[in-house]
Parts: sequence; structure tokens; C-alpha cells
Amino acid sequence: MKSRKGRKGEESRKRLLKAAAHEFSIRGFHETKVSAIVKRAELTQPSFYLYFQSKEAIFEELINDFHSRLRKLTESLLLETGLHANDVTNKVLSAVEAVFQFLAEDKDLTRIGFFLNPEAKQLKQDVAMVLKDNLEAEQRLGYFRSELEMATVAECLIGMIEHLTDSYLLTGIKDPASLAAQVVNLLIYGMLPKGSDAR
Amino acid sequence: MKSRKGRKGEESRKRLLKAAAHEFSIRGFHETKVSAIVKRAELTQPSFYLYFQSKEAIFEELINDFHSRLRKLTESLLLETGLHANDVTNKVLSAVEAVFQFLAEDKDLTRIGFFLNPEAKQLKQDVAMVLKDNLEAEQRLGYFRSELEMATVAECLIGMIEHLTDSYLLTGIKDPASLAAQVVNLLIYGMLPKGSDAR
Amino acid sequence: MKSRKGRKGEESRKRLLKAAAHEFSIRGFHETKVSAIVKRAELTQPSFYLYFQSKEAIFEELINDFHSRLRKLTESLLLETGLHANDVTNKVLSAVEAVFQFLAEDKDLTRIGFFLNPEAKQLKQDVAMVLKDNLEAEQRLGYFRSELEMATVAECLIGMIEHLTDSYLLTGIKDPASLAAQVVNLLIYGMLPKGSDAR
Amino acid sequence: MKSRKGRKGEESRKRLLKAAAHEFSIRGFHETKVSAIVKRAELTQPSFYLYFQSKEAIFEELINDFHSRLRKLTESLLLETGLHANDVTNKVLSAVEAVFQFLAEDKDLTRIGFFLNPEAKQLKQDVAMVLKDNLEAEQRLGYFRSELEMATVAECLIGMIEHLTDSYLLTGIKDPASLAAQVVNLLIYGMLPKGSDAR
DNA sequence: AATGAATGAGAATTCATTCAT
DNA sequence: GATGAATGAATTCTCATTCAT
Repeated sequence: MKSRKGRKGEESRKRLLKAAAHEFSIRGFHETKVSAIVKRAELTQPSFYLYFQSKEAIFEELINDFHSRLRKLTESLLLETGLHANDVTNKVLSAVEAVFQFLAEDKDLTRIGFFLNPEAKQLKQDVAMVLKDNLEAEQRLGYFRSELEMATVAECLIGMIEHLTDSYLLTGIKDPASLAAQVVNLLIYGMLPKGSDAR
Repeated sequence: MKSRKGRKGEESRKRLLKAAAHEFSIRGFHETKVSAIVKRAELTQPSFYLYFQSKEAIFEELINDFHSRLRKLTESLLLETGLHANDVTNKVLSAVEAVFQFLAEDKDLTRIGFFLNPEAKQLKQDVAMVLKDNLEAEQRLGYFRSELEMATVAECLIGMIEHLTDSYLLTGIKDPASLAAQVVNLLIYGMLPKGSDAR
Repeated sequence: MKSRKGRKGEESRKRLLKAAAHEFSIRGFHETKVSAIVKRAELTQPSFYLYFQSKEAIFEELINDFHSRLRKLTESLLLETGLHANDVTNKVLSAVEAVFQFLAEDKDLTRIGFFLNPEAKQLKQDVAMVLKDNLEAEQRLGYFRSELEMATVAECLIGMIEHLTDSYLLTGIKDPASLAAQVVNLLIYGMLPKGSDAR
Repeated sequence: MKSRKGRKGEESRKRLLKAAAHEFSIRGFHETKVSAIVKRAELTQPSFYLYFQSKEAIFEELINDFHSRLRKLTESLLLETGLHANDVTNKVLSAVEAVFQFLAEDKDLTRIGFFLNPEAKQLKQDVAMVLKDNLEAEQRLGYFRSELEMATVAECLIGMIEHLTDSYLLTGIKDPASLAAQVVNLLIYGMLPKGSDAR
């Protein structure tokens, strides 16, 4: 199924993936008909089945592609963000920005992998876990307030990214850098003005 | 269609709504079959159409119910949260808690109205707008840092609520009060420890 | 799937079975389209699936019906044919006739259950086994020549019945009684004339 | 189509025939896919159509091959078995053995030509007819009992051969010689012990 | 002589919905 | 107020076959 030889086949396969990503992203899985995918890819239905076992299969391939890349990103971020960061804020900032950057790269794919599929929850959970571990380590080093429950903080961060991605990033209203800046600023310093009450 | 006649009819109608909410919430719109709804409601397919025009119609009715109640909640919160609040933090806290409370009430409905339907985006946008206006007002009163872009803050708050609802509230891992406390604490004071650097 | 309530449904189900039997019998499994079955039964395709899970399912139901009835017949014949038969020839004759009778009853079903399905081989094997046991018992009592290998004889008998059914019975050229008489006559006495050589 | 050019082409053609015979014989006509044939023949689908017009065509070629050879065999048997045979039993025996021999030669082909195709019925009919004529001639010469209806006897013989081929020959359980011996012994002398009743 | 790529035609099956009672 | 029975309209998928090289 996967390994076609020639250049042309590989092209068609890619066209199908691209077309499918687009259709899925605007219409969702069920409302997307194979007929629509092949039409957009300028092929016929049987050709679709030359490259993919089923509609589910192409969907999953898109998902898996997205997920594995996101996972890889997460891991790379952890490495460079790692412990003993003496400028925590900047580290966090650049990490968050990298994530937004990634999510902005292929919007169709982001919509599918991040919002449209049930397993995304699992993925987010994984990411949350990794994030939590990291945050807790930094917390132990005194970089963050000790009362904060880092598991929840991690989930909050993910929620923010998720939602901002949906409303600002995928719509093109804001760019990764500005979003990251705002998120981190808010998260790090909170909403209160400088001199306000000592808690 | 909306034949509000006998007691029994009213009962059947409610059973269908409840059954539909459950099915939709675990399976999503497309994967939910009318046959499954009526089975759960212990009725037959034609009876379904005695009370609802179509599968879409019952879904919309559930959505609308949820949405109008959420909108009502939002409005009521704005009133009591209103301006001239001298203890902003507590106001925000009780508002956020009320929202979590509401979302925890009927979990099936929340899943449907909040996560499963495309129009939820519009709803969230509406809420975000209202929230933003409110936050900006408070910001002008000096309660919040002036550099913050309140539109984004509003979206962040919504993202946090959304995601925590999904991972902690609907799963029963955490309760509204505790979630609200954490969210607000984080949002208001940020992550840095008390005495840390002036920004 | 199976248990419909009303009379009408039961009727439709039977019509489908009858139609399917006919189509399968003349066209074989693959060449028979569900569309042809329902047309003959004066129904529509979805109705077919109201009563049967799939094309395979209705085919199997026909097969199973045929097989269980044939098995029942075999068993009943064994009982009455049993041991200590002092007029072996007549016993065999009436048994063979009963079999032809059965095979002539519903010709469509016979064609399907006897010739068109792969599992028929197993069925025939079963029958052969039973037959063999019986024949051997009679052989030990001295009713049959001791040099004969009864397993093979059983297979021969089945082959004869099978083929005569195909060419004479299902085509209506000969009737059960006459076929049985000829088969048994041949099998019991062989082809040689009365006084011919001692072997 | 029948381009009998190079050596290599001829080879491929043969490989396809062999592969097809195998596939057809275990899977039947409809369940056999052209893709499976070419895979087994280590060729590609377009190559298949270089040598055969269609799936039907290759099937027919196999059938025709089998049929014409079987027909030839029958004819040769008739010649040597011919009239004025003074040892009828032995003549019949060697004829039957020759048939089993033939059927055992290429088992795939036998399965296809003898059991899998609808036209086999016609072929068997033809053989039956020839057989009948021969038997009747011998009957007139007094070699066989006059009460026997030779048309039926012929069919019986074919049925026996058919079934024994299926259950013993193609499965490798018994060999042609032994099968022929048993069939003829049974057919000629019948089942009754030597001295039993005069009919 | 052979193949990578593509397709026309069709088949089974599903599901929301309605008819008749 | 309810239901047994039926269906229109799609949709996915398969397979033999062919085009272009």
C-alpha cells in the first residue's frame, strides 16, 4: 500500500494527502467524502484505494504524521529548555513560541490533529505530563511559586495554547511570536499590576 | 411536532432528549444513530419523529438549551461582577467557579454544547467578547496591568476553562471550586515567586 | 435480526428466502445480486437488510436449513434401517428412495445445499461415515460380500445419488422411486447376468 | 493476443496458466482475482492481458484443454474397449483405471474442469452418452443383465468416478488402480455374497 | 516483453426518514 | 401515542481492465 515506486505515484499520493487534509479540516471526518478528496486531488476513486486502505487509513496517516512531529518537537524543547535554566522566562517563551510556530505551519493538519480527532486528547495528556515534570523541576529550583499545582498549570497552558490556536492562530489574526509573548507574560507575571498587594 | 399534549407524550419527549444527549456525548453527532437513541429511550423510530423533526433538530435543541443557559449565566455574572468591584480577585473567583459549576451540572450536555458542535466556537467568541469588555473596564480602573491585551486574556481564560473542563471536570478528577481557585490564583498572581524580579 | 413480530414481516422474510433460493440455485452465489433477490421478492434493498445481515447470511441460512434437515433424515433412516434387518435389500431400497424423495422436495434448496456450497463436502463426508458404519455392521452379519471395502461403497452410493440427482432428479426426468429402484438393483446385484461366472 | 513469439513470452504464458489453474482450483472462479494470478506468476496485471483476453478467457482455455483431452481419452477407450470384448470385466476395469489415471494427472486442472465449471455437466453428459451406447452394445451381446437401463448405469458410473475423484483421488488418499478395482468389482458383481438368492 | 498508474462500472451496505395501521 | 414495515439516497470499496511509457 505504502511503497509505490515511481515519481508519479508518489506525487499522486501526496496530492491525496493534501486534499484529504484540506477536506477533513473544513468538513470533519464524516462529512468528508472520498469522492470530494479525489475530486480535489484530480483523481478517481479507485486511485484513492491504490494508495490508502480506507478513508480511516488516510485520516490516521495524517494524524500520525502530525502527532509524531509534535511529539518530536516536545522532546526537543525539553532538551534545550532543560534544567538549570537561568533565564526561565525566556526559555519558556521560546518554547511556547516554537509550539505556536509548529501549529501555524500546516493549518489543515493542525486542525485535524489538534481538534478533530479523539486521540488528540491522549496526545495532549502526554504533552501535559512532560510539561508538568519539567515545571515541577523548575519549581523545586525555586523558579516558580511553590503553592502552584504544576499538573494544573500544565493543563492551563495547554488550554491556552489550544484555544488561542483555534481563535487567533488558525484564523491568521495573530502570529506565533505575539501569541507566545502574551501567553507567557500573562502566565509568568499574572494580571495584577506591579505594586499591588503582597499575597 | 412540539405537541405538548398529554403527560405521557411529554415524558417520551424528555426520555428522547436525555437519551440523545447521552449518545451524542459519547459518540458524537455522526456516530450517533437515531436507532440508538430510540433504543435507549425505549421507543421506536417513528416515535422519534413524533417529537423531533430530524436528528439535526434534536441536536440543535440540546445545543440551544445549553447555549441559552450559558448565555444567561454569563449575563448574570456580569451583573454581579459588574463595575466598581473593590475585591476584584474574589469577584473573578466566584464568577469562574460559577462557570465550572454550570459546566459540571449536566456533563452530557456540556460535552455536546461545549466540545462537540461547531457553533460552540461562536458561543465562546460571544462570551469572550463580554468578558473582554468587562476586563477592560476593570483594567481602566487600574485593577489590572495596563500592558495586558484583554481580548487575549479573555481567550486565555476561556481556553483554560475549556481544557480543564475536558480533562478534570468532566472526568470527575477535580471539582469546580478547586479548579476555579487554581485558575484564578494562577491568572491573577502569575507563576513567579513573591519577591522575584520586577519586570 | 431474526425475530420480527407481525405476520407481514414474517411473510416478507419468507419471500426473500424463497427468492434467494431461486436466484442462488440458477446463478450461484457470486452471480446472484442482492438487487435481484429483492426484485424477485418485490421488496427494496434496505428491506433485505431488515431480515438478513448480509448476502452471506441468507445463503448460510438456506444451507443450514437444508443440512439440518438432511442430517435429521439420515438419522431417522438409520434408526429404521438399523441392524437385524432380515430383508436388507428392501431396507436399503426404502432408505435410498427416502433420500431421493427428500432431494426432490425443494429443488432450489437441493441445488444450493448439495452442489453449490463448499461445506457440502463435509456434509457428504458425514453422511458417508454413518453409511459406512451401517454397511459394515450388515457386512459382519453376512449380508454383504466380505471383500468389499465399505467406506468406498458408501462413497460410491453417495456419488451415484449425487450425480443422478443432478442429471435426472432436478431436471425432472426421473422420479425418486424409479431412481432408487435402479440404483439399488445395480448396487445389490451388479451388472452380470444371473448365471454368469463365479468370481 | 496469442503472440507465440519469443521463448520468454511463451514461458510467461505458461506460468500464468499454471498460476491460474492453481488459484482457480482452490478458490473458484469468482474468488480468484487476476491480481492473485499475476502475483503467483510473478508478473504484473497488464502482462496478463498481453496473453489472455480476460479472466474468463484464461479460465476457458484451461477448461478447453482439460475437456478436449478427456474427450480424446474417452474416444481412445471406446476404440480399444470396443465390441467383441471377450473379457468384459477386464476391459471395463482398464478403461475406468485409465480415467482415474487421467484425472489424477493434473489435480488443479481436474478440479477446475470437472467440478468447478458449469459446462462440465455437458461434458459429463457427452461421456455418459458414449458410455451408454457402448454398454448397450455389450448388453445386447449378453454380457450384462437385460433388465438394466444402461443410460442410468452410465450415469451411476460417472457419479461414482466423480465422487471418488473428489474424496479419494484429489486428496491423495487412494490411487487410480485401487479405486478402479473397487468400482468395477462393485459394479460388476454387486454387493451380495456369492451364493445368495437367485433373483 | 513488461510495468507503474489509472479508471469505469458496479456491488453491498447503511441510515434517516416515512407509510399505514 | 405508538409501532411494524418499508424505502430513497447515499457512500465506501472492489475488481477487471487499459493507458502511456
